Amino acid sequence: MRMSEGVEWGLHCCLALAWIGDDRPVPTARLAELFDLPQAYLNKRLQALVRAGILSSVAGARGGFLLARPPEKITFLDVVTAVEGPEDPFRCTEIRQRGAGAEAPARDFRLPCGIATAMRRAELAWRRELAAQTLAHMIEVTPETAAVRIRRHYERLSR
Amino acid sequence: MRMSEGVEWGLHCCLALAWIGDDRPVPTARLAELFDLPQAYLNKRLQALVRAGILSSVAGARGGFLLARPPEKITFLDVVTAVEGPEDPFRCTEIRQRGAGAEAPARDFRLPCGIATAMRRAELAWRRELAAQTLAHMIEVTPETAAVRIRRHYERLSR
DNA sequence: GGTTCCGTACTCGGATAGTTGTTGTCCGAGTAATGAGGG
DNA sequence: CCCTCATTACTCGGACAACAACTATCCGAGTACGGAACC
Repeated sequence: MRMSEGVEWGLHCCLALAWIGDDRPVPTARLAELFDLPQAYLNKRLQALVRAGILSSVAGARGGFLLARPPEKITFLDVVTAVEGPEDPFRCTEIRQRGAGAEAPARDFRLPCGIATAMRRAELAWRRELAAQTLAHMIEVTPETAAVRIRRHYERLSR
Repeated sequence: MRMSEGVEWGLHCCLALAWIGDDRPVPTARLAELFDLPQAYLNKRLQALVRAGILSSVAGARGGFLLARPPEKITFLDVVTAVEGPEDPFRCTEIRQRGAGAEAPARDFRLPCGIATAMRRAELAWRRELAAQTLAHMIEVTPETAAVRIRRHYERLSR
């Protein structure tokens, strides 16, 4: 199980957008330079955040991306779900109903599979923690030097 | 992010081994028949559980697999880690140190990346839930009919 | 001088290849049962 | 009758392909700016 690196990119880009705090949209090229990422692929990833309503995009010259909501309203869970998709990591394929269980009466499977339930409970705890982390909270706990550095670099690139 | 289906297979097979409760090893062919799984590939997956010390294998004729520990000592986390590997789903590549952060002094990165820390916290909650679920607990909450069915089917196959 | 229009540069968005990881299959090494042969 | 030993069938374990997902790249649609031409 490996999480797509688009999650890391998305979170850092959202945080950078919050730090920059500009009304004007920030194009992909600037964001890519901030973290030395491949521009075209980053753009593709950010599209997922736009579809999820986390970012808003502006097309054309002077276009780019903006946070669609204030940082307090953007959670890690939002970003992870947007990039990775809404599906559960563990997918129950009901193998209990195959083989030995193939000819069992249907009422034996009324209750959901206990293994799937346990996995789901764990994933719920994971999601709960992710939902508790907002971008605003991240801004609080991060040293100001990082924010200043991003802003400096961004202004230098915008000149 | 998608969890390997080997996790589901491993958990169901461990549970079946616990239900069967035989001193003699159970070969892959029997386990594969219990859930209608591809035998060769299941064997490959069970090897991971052996390497992790969850199962013990017996080679040769009348060989097969056995639980290496009592069901109370086998957690979901053990199985997941054995199959999926010990790496964290989220992998921090320290992109904060690239691009804008490339020329920053090293002391700015003394503290671990806040984003990585938050992701790790969520994964810790996930692991905590997985570690709390033992095979023995799964036996308790599962209807007896399932256990009986597995045993019946296994004895019929062993004839 | 002000206004309109056109050309240009720029940016997002989706369609198109390359690479890594997961799934699936096969054959060899090793082991226990089995049956024959000899004592 | 009992013991020894070679044969046989069986099972795990790792090496070898097929497939899917992720990563990376390119080009087209659309937009705002800038400048020239005209009133």
